[in-house]
Amino acid sequence: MFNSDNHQSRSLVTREAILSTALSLFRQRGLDNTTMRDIAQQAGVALGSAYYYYESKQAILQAYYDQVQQLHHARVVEALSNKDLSFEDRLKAAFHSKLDILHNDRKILGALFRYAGEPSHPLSPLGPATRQHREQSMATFRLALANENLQDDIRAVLPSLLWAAHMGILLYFIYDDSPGQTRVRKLVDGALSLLTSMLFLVRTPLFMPFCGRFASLLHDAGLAPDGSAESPIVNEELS
Amino acid sequence: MFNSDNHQSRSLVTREAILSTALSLFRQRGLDNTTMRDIAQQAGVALGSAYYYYESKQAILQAYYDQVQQLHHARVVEALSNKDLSFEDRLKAAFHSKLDILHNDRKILGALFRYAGEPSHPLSPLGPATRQHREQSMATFRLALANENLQDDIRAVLPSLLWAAHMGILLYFIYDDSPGQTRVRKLVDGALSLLTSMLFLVRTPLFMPFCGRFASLLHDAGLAPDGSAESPIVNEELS
DNA sequence: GTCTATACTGAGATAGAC
DNA sequence: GTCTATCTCAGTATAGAC
Repeated sequence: MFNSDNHQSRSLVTREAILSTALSLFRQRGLDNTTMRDIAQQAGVALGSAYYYYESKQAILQAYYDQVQQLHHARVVEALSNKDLSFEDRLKAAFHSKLDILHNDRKILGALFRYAGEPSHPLSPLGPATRQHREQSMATFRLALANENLQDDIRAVLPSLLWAAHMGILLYFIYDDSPGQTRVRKLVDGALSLLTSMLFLVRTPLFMPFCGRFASLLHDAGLAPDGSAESPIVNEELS
Repeated sequence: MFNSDNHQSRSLVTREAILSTALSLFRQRGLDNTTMRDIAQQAGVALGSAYYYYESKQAILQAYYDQVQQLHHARVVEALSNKDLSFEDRLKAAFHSKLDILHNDRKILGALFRYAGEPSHPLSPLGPATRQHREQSMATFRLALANENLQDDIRAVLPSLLWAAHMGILLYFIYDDSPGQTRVRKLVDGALSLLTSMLFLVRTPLFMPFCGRFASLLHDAGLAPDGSAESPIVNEELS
């Protein structure tokens, strides 16, 4: 807080230089063919500096993904400023804008999943250390639900489900070799069209008992959002 | 085929020794605290020999998982030999037996997901190189469906869905810190109970149109099983 | 607090001799 | 098939300049 703007901006510039250089190299040569030394050299800093700002190569990727998330949020806000969109189109905007942002970075994206199976790793995309990120991302999806006439229980559970679906879509995206990744796009459209057209079912007498069971299943599993959960599947260590 | 049994068994013994030594060390010290040098030394071979049999540390894990899959298949066959089980109980047997086998190896299991985001990696659990493994695993789940009165379209699509669900359950399992991992067990029971009690819905007039749409969604995405798919999401390179 | 230069360690993976 | 020697590279350590 007492740092002068100069100090802040000086280090921000270096930080940014390292990040953008790294991403540029990752895109050119691929992730594994880019060493931290390459990054430092190309960015015109010493190796130690690179590690001063980013504790690991993975951490650089994480920083990239933070940027993506911020950008995603902004894009969704912008898209939703059109108040004439249907619910389905709002959801589609949320999903497609993410893919738009990432469309050239499928290779880079893949590395985000590297620690998905290691709960205690600070970069595990499902672990306690990245809880904030998940919640920010869910908040972005929640924007698309606002002002929509939904039952409370559905509204409560949809952000988590959409977030999970979006992770699945990202995985599919990484594996999608169709030209221009048109296949994911179709999958997104089809799935969201199906989802929104099925939503009325939850008020149906035939269906309602299953909704309750589904909700309590999520609840007991700790997969439901805050407040309703017994405890999150992995306890948060820090606030 | 022309190798004598001695040749075959000699190298099989070494191979096995490396594998079992590695797993034992992984369980004791954890995966990252076990080096290939540790494994080689403990197994009484040189580092180069270890790499002769397993091209990487990950490959050792993959070999372990192959064993798990074989064992899983055997256990499921055994469990299903009881012809009085309900459909729900047969599915539960398929899921729980997998967790039984893996119950002490949650840490080891996590590493299987390490290349989930890298399609071209030979050990990507979703990539073309491991297609055989997925199909074997689906075949195991298919055992639980046999003799069950199901619509053809459901029967065709369930193995893929069950396989995907089982991958999700394994992920949950890795993150489940409840004592004895009772939480996954409850999740499996709840989810399969819900699933089987909902299956009748697919014959319901309200529901049927959505089934068709869902099927063609999977089909177009290349996620449907053989024959119906336009092409698999990632083309197989070899037969 | 920001950054450089340089050296060192550990470990995954490979080459090539035998 | 098996070994030893070697390579590469991520990451650490340190000592110091500003």
